[in-house]
Amino acid sequence: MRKKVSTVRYWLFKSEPDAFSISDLARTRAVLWDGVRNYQVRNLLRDEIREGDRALFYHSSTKEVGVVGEMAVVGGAVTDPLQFDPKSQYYDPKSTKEAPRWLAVTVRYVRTFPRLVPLPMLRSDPALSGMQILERGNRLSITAVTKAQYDRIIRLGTMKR
DNA sequence: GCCAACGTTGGC
DNA sequence: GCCAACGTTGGC
Repeated sequence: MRKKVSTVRYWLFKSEPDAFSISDLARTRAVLWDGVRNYQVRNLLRDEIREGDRALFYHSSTKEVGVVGEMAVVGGAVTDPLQFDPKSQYYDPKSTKEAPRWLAVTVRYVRTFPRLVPLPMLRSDPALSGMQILERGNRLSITAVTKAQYDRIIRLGTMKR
């Protein structure tokens, strides 16, 4: 029997800290990353993001915008239960249990950086040029990151500067 | 709170 | 299937 080859991939997950911050994540063991309501991102959850992948945690729409830490994907895509909850802001009346529209993966806290890596620092770092989140008009809440970009951001978040 | 940029909806 | 109108995102 042939051993299944599985490559770790790297991602950047955005969240508004007022809704869910890395401190909130740090208080839990693992959490379902729910509320994704964009088809491109849904397709990433369905087709690309796997257990064992790594992800940067990014705080958006807040005073200090930037990458704040690291987490791990510990569970593959499942049906996002919030789409069936009429009281949830993520309720989708057009989704059905027979053909659910929206998915979610489970993530686990890895660490909070000693220093937030601010968006302007990402923009000005030549090693990070071309990163998807920095592209004009990008609005996806999950974007791909190369291993080199990932490692560079870990370094920026942990090195003295 | 402004607004650019993008996504979604629905009439035709 | 086009596209105008509307909604949302997210930096500033």
